[in-house]
Amino acid sequence: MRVSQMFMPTLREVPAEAEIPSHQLMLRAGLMRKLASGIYSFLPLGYRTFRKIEQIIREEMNRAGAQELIMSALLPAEAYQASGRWEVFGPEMFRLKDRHSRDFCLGPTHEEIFTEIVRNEIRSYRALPLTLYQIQTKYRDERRPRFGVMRSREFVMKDAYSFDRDEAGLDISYRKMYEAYCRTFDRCGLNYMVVEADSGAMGGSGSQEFMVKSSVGESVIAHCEACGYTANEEKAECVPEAYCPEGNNCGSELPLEKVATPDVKTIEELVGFFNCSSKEFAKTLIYKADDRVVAVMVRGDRDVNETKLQNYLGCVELEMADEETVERATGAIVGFAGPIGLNAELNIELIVDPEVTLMKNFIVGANETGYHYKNVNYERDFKASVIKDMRNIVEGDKCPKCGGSIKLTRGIEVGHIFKLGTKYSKALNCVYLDEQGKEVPMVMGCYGIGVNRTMAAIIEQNYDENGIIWPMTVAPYHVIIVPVNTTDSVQMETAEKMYNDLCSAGIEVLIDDRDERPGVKFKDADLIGIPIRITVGRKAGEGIVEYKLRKYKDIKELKIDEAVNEAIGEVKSALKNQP
RNA sequence: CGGGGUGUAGCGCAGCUGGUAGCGCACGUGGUUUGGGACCAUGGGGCCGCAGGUUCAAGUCCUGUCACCCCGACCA
Repeated sequence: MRVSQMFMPTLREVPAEAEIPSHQLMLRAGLMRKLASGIYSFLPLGYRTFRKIEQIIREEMNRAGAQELIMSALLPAEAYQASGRWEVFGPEMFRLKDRHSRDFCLGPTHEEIFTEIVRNEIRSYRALPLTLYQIQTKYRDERRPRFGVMRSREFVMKDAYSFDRDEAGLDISYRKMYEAYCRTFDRCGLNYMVVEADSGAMGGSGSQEFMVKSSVGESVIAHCEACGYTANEEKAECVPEAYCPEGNNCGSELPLEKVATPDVKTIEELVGFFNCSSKEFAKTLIYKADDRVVAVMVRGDRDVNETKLQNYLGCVELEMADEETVERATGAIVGFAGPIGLNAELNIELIVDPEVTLMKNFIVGANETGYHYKNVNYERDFKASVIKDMRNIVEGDKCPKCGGSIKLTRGIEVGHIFKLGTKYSKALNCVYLDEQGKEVPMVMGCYGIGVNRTMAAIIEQNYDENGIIWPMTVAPYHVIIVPVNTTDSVQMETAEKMYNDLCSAGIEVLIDDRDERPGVKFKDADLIGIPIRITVGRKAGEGIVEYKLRKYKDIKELKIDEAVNEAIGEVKSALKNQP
């Protein structure tokens, strides 16, 4: 491809709207342009990389025995109404009506549609196991699209669904997908980790996320270097920490005491008022879970993990209770909630983090405006409906597996695999007949990879101050030939010859034949991140050109044929993982 | 959805107490250049987000509205 002919609108300056490196570079390198918030057009250079990522995914899916198909993005409401997700998705789903006022949506994910087609077409155990996938555009009306393509409203996802006879079969299908994912992300040149994840509203028995380590990642990952335990923040189990401040008699329980604490509502204010650490309080938070009111207690310095809470409660909606509900539940204004004397009529479930039961003589709200209790002790003064881990893990916590020290890092979630079990097959009656002729629900798994996000993640891990540094496997072109002076016929002839030689060797080559100053060409070549650059300059007359890899600084002078062979060798060895 | 911010040329921005819009880059033309985003000359490009209002006069003041960005909440 001739750069002079190419639609490649690079930008010298950083667009004001872009915050993170991948977003800035995707705009600057002319890979994409924004159409609306969270909606982007991919331009030729960007689309080439996009398709290469898709192709890697496709090859690895096929290698794992999955079969590709494609479904519509425009879907009738009934498919989601049967599973209940027409409601569950809420405003996140783009909805529309056809001319007959029938409800449709733009598919946010396709469990129902795959389940339905398998239900309709598969009857016998002989047809199982079966894994199907598609690489298709998804639509989600995100509350807050963010960071360019990292969280967008239209995006391409590879979604795969496995159907097995039983759990053992699912384990095998799941394992195959796990391995395919590792191969896929390895081939994309990503440094990633696999974390234990919450299966959340998807239901099912297990789930893992593929996380690309990055400071701009939206997910927090807890990791133990000692034993390798890795889980995301939502899932990470917390080990209760006993805390005994000096001067607090942790051995014996002191008599319960009510203390007037006018206008002291927040933990910070309490710390000031009682002149002690936030670890000596237990906070009681009132939540609305669907139609129920529940109370959750964690130590004063901890945060409630709402994912854990929601999983325990099994509710669809979970939110902090509004002021009115808090007043009804506690009999006090917000800020004085506690475990003792909650409104009995509301039958409030009291969920207590195990850490609270280790505390002695601590402080809680008195459920009376302007008062707190001190010297509170679990069991003696109140009892939990249930004692269950309900807090967020923090840096330095004990590892739940080995007791080592937990570190927190950030990651970009590029892939997620789930063991769904029979949640959808039961709801949608997706059954097969076993050897005995008995109807059995299929055991399902689902497996997603965000293609756009993977592309952004690759950039986040592969750039420098001059631009993108594409791994060979996903680079839009392998080689860029830069004739320094287009008016020099020797340089141009040399460049053209190398261009032809490389093209006929099957290498994807750009030739920067623009009548631009060399600085401009070098800057653009660096910005768009082509892995190999061959510069044809002064020494072209002596048959010498310069050979440089984007990821390294050093430049080699080579004879023309040597440079061509070197480039071919470099490309072939980098792509040798192809099936 | 709450908080904050920004909308002026393709991109980045300036425009004060109101007087009919400017800079850099990019773009067209001519020339000189050619090893890390050249230089000279010249030219084109604007519904100042949109709608009301105040005023003799609004990019500027007031009201509303929309869009976009950031933080938070939320997220199969």
